[in-house]
Amino acid sequence: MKSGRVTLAHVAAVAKVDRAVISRVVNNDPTLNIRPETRERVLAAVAALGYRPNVAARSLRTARAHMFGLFIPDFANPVYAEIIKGAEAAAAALSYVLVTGSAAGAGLGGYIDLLGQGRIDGLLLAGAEEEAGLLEQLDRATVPWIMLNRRSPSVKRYVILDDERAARLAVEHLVGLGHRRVGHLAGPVGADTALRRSAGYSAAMRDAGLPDGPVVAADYTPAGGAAAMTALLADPDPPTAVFVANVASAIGAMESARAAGLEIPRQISMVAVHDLDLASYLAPPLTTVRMPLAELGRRGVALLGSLKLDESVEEVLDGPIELIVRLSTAPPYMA
Amino acid sequence: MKSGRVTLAHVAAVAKVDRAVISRVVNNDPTLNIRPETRERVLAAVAALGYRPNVAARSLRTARAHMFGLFIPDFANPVYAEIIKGAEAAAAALSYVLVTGSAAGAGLGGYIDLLGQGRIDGLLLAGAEEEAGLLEQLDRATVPWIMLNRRSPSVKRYVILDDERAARLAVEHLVGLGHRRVGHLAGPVGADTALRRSAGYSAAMRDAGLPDGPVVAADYTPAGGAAAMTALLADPDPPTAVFVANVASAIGAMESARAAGLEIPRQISMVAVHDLDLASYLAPPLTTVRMPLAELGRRGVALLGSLKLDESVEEVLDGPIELIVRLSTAPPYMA
DNA sequence: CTCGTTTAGTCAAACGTTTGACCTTCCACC
DNA sequence: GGTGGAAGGTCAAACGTTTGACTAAACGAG
Repeated sequence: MKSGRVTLAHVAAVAKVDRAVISRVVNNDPTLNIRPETRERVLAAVAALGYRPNVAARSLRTARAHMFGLFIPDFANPVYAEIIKGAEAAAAALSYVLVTGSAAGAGLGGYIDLLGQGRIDGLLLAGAEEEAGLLEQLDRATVPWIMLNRRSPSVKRYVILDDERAARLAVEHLVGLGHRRVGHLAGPVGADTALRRSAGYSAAMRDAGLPDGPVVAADYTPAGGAAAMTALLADPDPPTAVFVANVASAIGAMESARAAGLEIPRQISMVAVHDLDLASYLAPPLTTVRMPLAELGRRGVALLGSLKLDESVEEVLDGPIELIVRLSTAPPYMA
Repeated sequence: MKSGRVTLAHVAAVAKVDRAVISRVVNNDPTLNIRPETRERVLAAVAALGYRPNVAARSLRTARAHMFGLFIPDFANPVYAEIIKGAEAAAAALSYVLVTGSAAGAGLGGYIDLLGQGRIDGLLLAGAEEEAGLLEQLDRATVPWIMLNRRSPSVKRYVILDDERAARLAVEHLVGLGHRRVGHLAGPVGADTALRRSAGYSAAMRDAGLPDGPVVAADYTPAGGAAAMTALLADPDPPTAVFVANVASAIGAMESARAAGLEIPRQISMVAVHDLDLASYLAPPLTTVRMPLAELGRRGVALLGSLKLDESVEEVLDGPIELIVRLSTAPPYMA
C-alpha cells in the first residue's frame, strides 16, 4: 500500500514481467494474451505498490491530455454553475477531467496562453460576450472547440438551446392569464440568446393577435435589469406583465417594480428565463422557464469527445423546457 | 505564423542552433551565455513557427504539472465562486492553471482518482462536509494539500477566516440597535465554521451582558434556513433579532419569517455572514458581514506554491471583515 | 519428426523537454 | 608561444508510458 513515485518499472520488477505487460493490463488492451494467473500477479503488484499511471508520460506518448476545457465569463453566475455540473459529469464519464476557467483574468486569449500546448483535447465556450479577435484567439489553441448557446455568423460549431420556444412558453403563460399588454426586458443588444428570446416573444404575441409591448434591452445582471425596468415603467402606457430574458435581470427588475410602488403580481406580473433554486425564495417567488443547462454542458462534452477537427456542428438541443409557475404571475388587475 | 505540432526540433532547425538553446531562451535560463543576435534569431524562429512548449513533455521532465486543484462541494454556491476567483487569479500570477472540481461526481476520492498521478502540484479543499476516510483519500494523492476555512483535529494544514470576529461584528450591530433578545441560526452541527461563528455569537452576547437567545442549527442552504427559522420562531419567547451563520440560510429564513407574518425588520431583524451581490436585491435588502473569500483562495494558492511536503500551516487570514448594513436590521419594535 | 500456428509474453523506439556535462574557439596575459 | 579562462554553444541522458514488431516455447496436424 505504499504510495509515491511508483512507475511501471517498479511494478514490473515485482510482478516479474515486462513493463509492457503492466501497461496493457492496466489499460485493458484487448490484443494482450495473458494467463489468468499472470494477470492476477500483475494486478496484485499494482495494488500492493499503489501504482497510478503518470499522466504526463501518458499524454506525451499518446498526444491526448484526457482533459477538456470550459471557458465561462463568471463563476458567480449560477446559470453557468449548472452548465459546469453537466459538463463535469459527462467528462468524468469519459474519464476526462474538466478544467473550467473564467474571463476574470486576461480573457480568453490569456487563458489559452496559460493552458499552453497540449494541455486540453477540446474547449467549450459558454457565454455571450463579444470579444474582439475571438477567432484568432481560438486559432492559437490547436484544439477543437464548440460554442455553447451562442451562434456567430462566422462559426459553424455550436450547440444551442431552444430559447425561442422558452420565450413562447413564458409569453403564452402571460397571455393565457389574460394579459394583453406584455412588455419585454430583452437581453444585451446583439447577444445571440437575446435575439432568439426576443424573436420568441414577438412570435407569441403575433400568434395571440397582440401587438408587441414596450421592449427595453438589459444586461443579464440584477443592476441591468433594475435600470431597464425603471425605463420600461416610464412608458406612457405601462404593461401589466413583463417577460424578462434572464433571471438575474428579473431579480433587479423586481426590485425596481417594488421601488416604483408596484405590487407583484397584483399590479404587474413577471416571468423570466432560467430557473434557480433561489427563485422560490424571492418575494414573491418568481415564475421561470427552466432550460436544460446541465444537458447543454453534457452534450458539449460528448461532442468534443467524438469530434473530428474541422467538423462542423450546428445543433439545437431538444431537452425539456418547462414553465415553473410560482407567485409572480397572476391575471391582470382590472382597475 | 503557422501553428500546430511545432516542436523544439523544428525551431532549432530554423534558427540553426541546438534544441537546448531554444529551450533555455524560452525559459530565460540565466546560466545561458548567448550572443544578442543569436537570441534574436531564436526568438524570430519561435514567433515565425508559433512554437509553444508541449506541456506533457515539460511536466514529464520536470515533474511539475504547473496546475493546482481546488475541490468544492458545489459550483452553484456563490460563496465558492468568490474563492475560485481569488484562487484562479493567484494561480495565473504564478503561471499556473487552476482546475476546480466539485463533489457532484464521485466525491473527493473519485476526483483524486480521476486526476491521476502527477496532474496537479497541490490541492485546495474548500467546504465543510465531513467525508468518511477523508485523510485516506488525501493520502492517495501524492500531493500537498491545504484546507480552506476548515480545521480538523487531525489536520495541521489550513487557512481559516476570522469567523468569530465576523459573528461578533454582526451581534454587536444588533445589540447596538437595542436588541436584547437575539437568536442564532447556527450552521450544521459539528461544522468548524459553525462552531467559530457560534462562539463569536456567545462571546458578543456575554460581553454585552446578555444571555444567549434561542439557537437552532441549520444547513447552509435556503431550505435548511427556512426549516430552522420556523423552529426558532416557535420559541415561547421569540427573539427580536437573529444572527444567521450563512447567507444562504438567511434567504430561506427570511421566507419563513414572512410566512409567519413577521415584517422584516420592523418585527424581526436579520443579519447573516457572507455578502452577495444578490443581498441588495432581496426584500428587504439583507444586512451582511462581508468576508475576504477571494483573499482566502489567493492565500491558499500562494501557500501551495511555496510549501514543502509535510510542512504544516495554521493561519488565520486577517483580511478585511466588514459589516454591510442594509435594510433587514433596525431597532426593535417596542410593543 | 517437422512444420505451421497459437500462446504468452519481450524488446525497444518514440513522444518533446530539460539540464548537467562537455567541447570548441577566441582572447588576454605572462 | 603557451596557458588559463570565458564565451557561446553542443551533446545526450533522462522523465514514464505506449505500442508495433518480434520471439521462444508449446502444441497440434500431417
